[in-house]
Amino acid sequence: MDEYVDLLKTNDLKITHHRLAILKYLDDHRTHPTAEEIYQHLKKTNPGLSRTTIYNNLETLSDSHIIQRLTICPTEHRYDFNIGMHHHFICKECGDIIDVDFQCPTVSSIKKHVADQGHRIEEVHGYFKGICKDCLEKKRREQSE
Amino acid sequence: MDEYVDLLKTNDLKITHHRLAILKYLDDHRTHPTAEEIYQHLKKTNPGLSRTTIYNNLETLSDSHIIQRLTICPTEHRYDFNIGMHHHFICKECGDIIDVDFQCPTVSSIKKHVADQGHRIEEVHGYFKGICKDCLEKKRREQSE
DNA sequence: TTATTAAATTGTAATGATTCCAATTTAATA
DNA sequence: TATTAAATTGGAATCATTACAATTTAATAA
Repeated sequence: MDEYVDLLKTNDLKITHHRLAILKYLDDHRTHPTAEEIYQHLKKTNPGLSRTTIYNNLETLSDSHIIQRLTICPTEHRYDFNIGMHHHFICKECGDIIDVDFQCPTVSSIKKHVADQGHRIEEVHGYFKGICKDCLEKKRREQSE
Repeated sequence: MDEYVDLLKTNDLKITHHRLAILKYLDDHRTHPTAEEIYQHLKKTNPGLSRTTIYNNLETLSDSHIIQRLTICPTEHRYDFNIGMHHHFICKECGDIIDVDFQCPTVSSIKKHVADQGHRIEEVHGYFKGICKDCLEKKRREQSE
């Protein structure tokens, strides 16, 4: 838990119960949850919790680059405790977002290309859209019935 | 204009005035417009046009892969006439989306890696977030005042 | 420990993109 | 020209997110 305290301190953010709880939840659930999922979970042990607090803090934590906001989902934002550069796969069927554990060696040269145009890069995102393994298998089972 | 007719015919979609107008607008405006921008423009020459028609057709055209929907913007969808694989740069300041003309040679091997996990890939997206050249210059000018 | 203050939290209301739906119109076909 | 499935329409509904003003609290200094 001290790890989260340090993260907040380093970024000059006040240590609040909610922030620690949000960080712990995201650290424990690497499924790229939505604000609503986080809210529903934390509300159980903290009935007075406001949805706005979740939104405020997810923004604050994202702005401080303690977590990262994924905007690859068409309907809602998703949040990731892992701020290291990594790609994602998003399933059009079930909406799951899966980490792609494959470093792209070309990124640095593309970044250089973009920077050479005069733009300042702050984030790099790569993702694939399609149908995940589980949903494909479910479909196959349904068809062979 | 026949080009657009062919696109629709090939995909077994009815040839309607609105669809042709949407395709022409997207072809002429490679700025990745929003549904609202397209609606506002086409309404000028077609007052009876409904916003829902724009939404319906953008979905239909995206589903048929005649155009592509970009979901990289946190607040709204953007649409691209260019369905060829290409990356984007999105400015956090002005919201502009700029094409990145740089083919990533690594894509095929990452795709293979993801496919080997059992997932089916249908779309590939890469984008950078940051501050564009124009906004950087504007900021510099403001600071030196 | 206590007082101070800027920041965090709260709940409600507002926003705004998108979708839903039922009625009407139209493009494609026979 | 008649038929019909698909497209269009407009208004209502949805739902994630934001705005806001009042209240509470974490951090700091006395």
